[in-house]
Amino acid sequence: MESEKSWEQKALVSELIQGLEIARKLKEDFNIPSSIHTRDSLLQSILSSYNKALLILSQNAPFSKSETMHQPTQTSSPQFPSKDHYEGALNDHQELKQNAKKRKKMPKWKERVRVKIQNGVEEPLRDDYSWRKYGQKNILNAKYPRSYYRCTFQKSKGCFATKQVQRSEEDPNVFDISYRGNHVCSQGKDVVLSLKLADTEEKSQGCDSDIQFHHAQSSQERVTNYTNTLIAETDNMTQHPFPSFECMTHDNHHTFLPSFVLENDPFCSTISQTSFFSPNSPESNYLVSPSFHSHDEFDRVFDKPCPDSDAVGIVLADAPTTNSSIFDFNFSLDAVGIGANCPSRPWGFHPKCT
DNA sequence: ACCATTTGACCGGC
DNA sequence: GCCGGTCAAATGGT
Repeated sequence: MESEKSWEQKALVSELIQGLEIARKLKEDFNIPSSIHTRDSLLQSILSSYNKALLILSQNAPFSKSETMHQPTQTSSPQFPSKDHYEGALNDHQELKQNAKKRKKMPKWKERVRVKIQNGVEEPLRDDYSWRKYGQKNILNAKYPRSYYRCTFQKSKGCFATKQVQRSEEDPNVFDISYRGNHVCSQGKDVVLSLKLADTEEKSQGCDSDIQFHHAQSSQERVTNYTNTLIAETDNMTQHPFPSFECMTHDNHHTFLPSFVLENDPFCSTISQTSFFSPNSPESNYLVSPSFHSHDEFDRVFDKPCPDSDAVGIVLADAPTTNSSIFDFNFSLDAVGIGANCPSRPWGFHPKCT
């Protein structure tokens, strides 16, 4: 019967087992002298595993047998029995219908990405996932067509993440990207840091799950979100050992935010990018990305020399700024509990409510 | 040959 | 019937 389990179920079980194993390791860890650092990284791994498990559950619940039988495009996978195995199973057309419904239920969020222009040539839009274009449409009253992409591993790994890309009419150098569904294909991810954002208020205010991000093209970080859980995933911290955030508003004011780095810790890395409300102008929404611009700022915040890096982040203000255009993000690492521990709830910033 | 993109056709929701 | 989203055959690149 094991072979009849869906890919998602297997992934779910795998995540739960992983969480369990790390929890055991953590328990053993308490018997031997080790750094709080190590323990914290183990804790983060557990949180990550359970986060992912919940994510899988939420996308596929309820886990009924019929549900797993009707997994589209996976019937050809060796993990699945052939169609003939199920007499009276849905036909292809019904499968497609099922598919469309499933897709609609997937979490959805948006990003705005500014293209880099080097030597007069636009750099292609890139993130860390492999996408395959499957369509392009001219949209009514829109200047630019909309392109449709799906995960390259849709068939091989049953990853149903999709995205739509459309050039912004206001600024042709900006692309609006709508993502739907989280990746279950685990493309190139080694490190996961989970941040549970304050959620009670947003929920009571009818906040939906949309969070907007700016994704620095050169970075290897990516952010996925599900409801109010923000998961920042970092592939290779050696490339961004000590990023800080540069924030720039529409009126070109700058400020720098520290991100949170635990050195030599493969599990607990950095908050790479997210969107914030300015405490001074809560109606504004800002998008930040990693930046290495201000070495002085870095030195001050981290009390250590800032390593060189050519990574440059761009920050877009998503909403018109008000009188106070500069953020008041003068929190210290101590204040947010950084330093000894990788924070699971380090700040009071909230995802954008739309 | 294989894989990605293009593009007209098709389908479902409104 | 219109429109957005997806499919799938045709095409192109390696």
